[in-house]
Amino acid sequence: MKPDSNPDVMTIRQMCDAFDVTPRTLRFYEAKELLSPIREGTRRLFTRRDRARLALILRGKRFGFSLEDIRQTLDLYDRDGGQTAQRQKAYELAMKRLTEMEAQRAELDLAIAELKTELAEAEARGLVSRHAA
Amino acid sequence: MKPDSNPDVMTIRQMCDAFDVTPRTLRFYEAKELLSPIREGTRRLFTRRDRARLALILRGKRFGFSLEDIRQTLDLYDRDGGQTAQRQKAYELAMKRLTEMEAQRAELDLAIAELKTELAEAEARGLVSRHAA
DNA sequence: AGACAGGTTGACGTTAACGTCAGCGTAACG
DNA sequence: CGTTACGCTGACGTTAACGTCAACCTGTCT
Repeated sequence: MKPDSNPDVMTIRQMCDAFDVTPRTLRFYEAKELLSPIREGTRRLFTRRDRARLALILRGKRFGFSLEDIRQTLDLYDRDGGQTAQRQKAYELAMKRLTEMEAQRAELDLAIAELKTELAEAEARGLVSRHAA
Repeated sequence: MKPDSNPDVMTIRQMCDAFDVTPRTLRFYEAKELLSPIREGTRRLFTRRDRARLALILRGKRFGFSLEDIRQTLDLYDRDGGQTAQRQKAYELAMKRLTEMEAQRAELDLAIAELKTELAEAEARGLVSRHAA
C-alpha cells in the first residue's frame, strides 16, 4: 500500500512538486534541523508542520535571511513544545527580526521610489521607450 | 603630497571607513566590474560615481540581490555613457527589478503582519513577557 | 523472477562572496 | 637611509547552500 493514503503527510517528491525544490534541498534542510520529517522505515514523510516551516523558510530566503537566521526565528511558530526560557528567547529574537523587517521595508520603499524617479528621468531624456522588443 | 587633497576622490581606506567594508571587498567589486576607480600610479582613487554605485550595491545586497543582478541594474544610474541599445536594455532590466521589488514589498508586508500576529498570540498565551532580561 | 520507479546515504564538486596570507612596491617621516 | 604605513597583486582558504554521482535498498507491476 502506498503511504500517501494519509493526506496529512507527503512524500519527498510531493513536497518537491508542491514547493519547487529538489530532494537534496529538503534533506539538506533536515540535516540543518530546519525540518524534521517522520520516518516510515527509511523514507521521509513530511507533516503539516514541515510544510508550514518550509513555506516560512523559502519566504525568509527571498528576504535575504540566512538559513541559520531562519532556523532560530522558526521556533516561535512552534506553539507547542519548548521550555519557557527557550520560548522567551525565541520571542525576543522574533521581535528583533520584526524590527529588521520593518527597517527593510522602509528602505525598500525608498529604493523603489528612487528607482521610479530614475526610470522616469531616463524616459524624459527620451533615450528609451517604455515598451520595446 | 598626499593624494586625498582632492575632496572628490577617496583612497581605499577612506572608502572602507565610510562604508564599513574591507579593502578586499572593494577590489573584489572592481574585479567584478561593479566599481571602476581611477588609478594614480598603482593606487586606486574612488570617485563620486564609485561612491554612489557602492551605496546602491550595499543596498541591493540587503535586499538579497546577487552582485551579478546588481551589476546589471546599476548601469541605469549611469546617465552619461552607453549606447542606445545598451541603455534600453538597462531600462527594461530596471523595470523588471522594480516589479520584483514591489512584489517583495507586498510579501514583506504580509510577513510582517503574520509575525505580529504570531507575537501577539504568544503574548496572549502568557508564555512570554514583552520585555525581559 | 526481473525490472523499474522512487527513496536513502555518503562523499565529493560547485558557485558566490569574500578572508587571509605572502611577497613586493613606494612614499613620507625621523 | 632605514622603517613604518599604506597599497598592490596573486594565490589559496572558507562558508553557505546546495548539485551531482555512485551504490544500495524496497515496494510494485508484469
